[in-house]
Amino acid sequence: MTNAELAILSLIAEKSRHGYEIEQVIEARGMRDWTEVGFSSIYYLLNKLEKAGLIESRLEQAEGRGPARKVYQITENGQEAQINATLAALSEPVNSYPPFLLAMSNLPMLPPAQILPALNIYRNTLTERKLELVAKVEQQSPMPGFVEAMFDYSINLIEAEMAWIERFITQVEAGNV
Amino acid sequence: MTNAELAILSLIAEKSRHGYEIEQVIEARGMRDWTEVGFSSIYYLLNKLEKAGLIESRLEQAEGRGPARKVYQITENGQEAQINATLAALSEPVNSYPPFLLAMSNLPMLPPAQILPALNIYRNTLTERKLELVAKVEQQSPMPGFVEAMFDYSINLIEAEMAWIERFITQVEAGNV
DNA sequence: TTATGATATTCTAGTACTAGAATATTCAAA
DNA sequence: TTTGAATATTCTAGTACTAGAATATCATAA
Repeated sequence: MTNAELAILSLIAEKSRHGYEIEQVIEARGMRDWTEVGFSSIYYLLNKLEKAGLIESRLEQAEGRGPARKVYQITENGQEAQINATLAALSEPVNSYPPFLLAMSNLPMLPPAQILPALNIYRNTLTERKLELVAKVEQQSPMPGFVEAMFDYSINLIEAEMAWIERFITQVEAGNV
Repeated sequence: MTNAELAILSLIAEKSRHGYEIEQVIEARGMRDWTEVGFSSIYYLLNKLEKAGLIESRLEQAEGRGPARKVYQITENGQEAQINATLAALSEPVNSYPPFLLAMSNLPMLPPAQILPALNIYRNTLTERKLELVAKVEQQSPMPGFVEAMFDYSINLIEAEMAWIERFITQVEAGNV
C-alpha cells in the first residue's frame, strides 16, 4: 500500500467520513507535515481503496447545505490491511534520495563562492523549519506520547542535518573539498 | 528539473555517453545509493533531456560488437541548467514523508506486543545499513573530500535515526505511549 | 426570487516514470 | 555457417498520482 493510501485508510478507520471531510481533517490537523495528499487526490484514492475492497460507501443526506455525501467506512479487509501496512512501515526503513545528496556529486565543478551561499540558505531554511516544529510542540502541548514522538523524530533528524551542514560549511570555507 | 534528470545530465556533463554506458556507470559507481534511476528509465530521460535542448546526440559505430550507439553530449543550455539545478538542490532542503512517520499515527490502535518487534526490525535494518556504508567508506578510502562528505551525510542521518529509535523503544517498553 | 457562497463530487488531460517485451547489430565459438 | 551471447535501442502498456475545470445541491441573504 502506498503512503497516500494508508493516510486515507487510517482516517476512515478512525471514523466514517466522506471525501470533503477528509480534506478538512487533513488540513485541520496539519497532517500535511507527514503526508502528501493533495485535495485532488483524495477522491482518486477513495475510489482506488473502494475497488480494492478496503472501504465501502453509502450515500447520506448533508446536514447543512450542499448535496448528498458519499460516506465511506472501513471493511474487515480494510482493517487487516491497515494493520499490516502500519507494521510494515514500522519495520522497514525506506531509502530516501534527497536531491541535495545528488547535487553534492556536482560540487567539484562549482567554485566555493557559489557553493557557500547555497549551503547557507539551506542551513537557514533548516533552522526555520526546526523552529516551526518546536513552536507547534509548545503550542499543542500537552499532546499524546506518540504525537510528541512524531515531532521529536522530525526535530531530531533536522538537528542532525544541521550539525552536519555546519561542519561541512566550515570544511568548504577551509577549502577542504 | 527532477532528481533523475539531474543524475543523467551530470553523467553526460562529465563525458559524452550513450544510454547503455550510463547504465553501466550508474551500476559501477554504486550511484543507486543516492539516485533512483532504473534501467528502463534511462532512455526515457535521455529523450526528455534532448527534447528540452539540454543534450544532443549523434550516431557512432560500436567499438566491439553490437549496433551503432546514440552518443549524447551536453549543450550550453544543458550546462547552465546543470549548474542551476545543482545550486537549487544545495540551497533547498526537501520535505520527506517517510511511511514510518505516518505509521506512527496509527500506534494507538496497536498493542505494544506488535509494535516492539516491528521497531526492533527497523532498528536492526538501520544498523546494517550503517555498517554497509561504513564498510564502503573504508574500502574506497582515500576518496575525494566531497565523496567522503556524501557518505558522512548519510551515516550521520542514520545514526540520528538510530539514537531516536533506541529512545522510543525504551519508551514503548515502559508503556509511555 | 434570484443569486451567491458553501458544500460536495466527477471528469478530462497531463506528468513522470517504470516494467518488460520486442527488435536490431555484431562478434566469436561450435 | 549458424547460433548464441553481448551490446544497444525502441515500443507498448501500465501505475500512481495531480492540476484544475466542470458540475451539482442546498441554505440564506439581498
